[in-house]
Amino acid sequence: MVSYWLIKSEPNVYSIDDLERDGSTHWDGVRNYEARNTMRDLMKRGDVVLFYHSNAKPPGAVGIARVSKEGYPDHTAFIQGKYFDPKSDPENPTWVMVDVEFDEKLPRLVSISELKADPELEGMPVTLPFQRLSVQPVAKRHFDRVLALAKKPAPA
DNA sequence: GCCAACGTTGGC
DNA sequence: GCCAACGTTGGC
Repeated sequence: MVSYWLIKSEPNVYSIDDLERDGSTHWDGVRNYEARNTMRDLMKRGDVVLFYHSNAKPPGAVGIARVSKEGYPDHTAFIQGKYFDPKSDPENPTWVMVDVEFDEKLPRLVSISELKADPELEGMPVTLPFQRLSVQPVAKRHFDRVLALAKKPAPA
């Protein structure tokens, strides 16, 4: 049973092109408990991931990846740097990451405005106001719809 | 760059 | 355990 997810990344930090170049990466630095729980408990190897560019011009869905390694401790919490968390005990890590591997880029970016405007995507979390989770579930029908949109020409 | 929302922090 | 302050998110 494959599940579908959406992960957000700022392209000036880590873009779909970076993932294509790297092949796979560990999804480190997530410091939100709900997103952590999703990665720790729900994301399974082989699950499909919609890669989303946030804080971009324009923001939107840009590619597809797959979960290649299930949740394991995020070591960046233990080393000095922007993801350091002094409260995370290496014996009992607070934070978890998964590995994702590149699958493909969408034929074109499907922007957030297009996602929000599409009636078939009503209720998709990323289109809701103030849905800021960087790792969130996607219904299969929503995922399929985004792919279908990406295969059509961009709206005028 | 603005700013609203919301999660987190920490004093009490 | 309340809650005000603070930091972050992320579209605009």
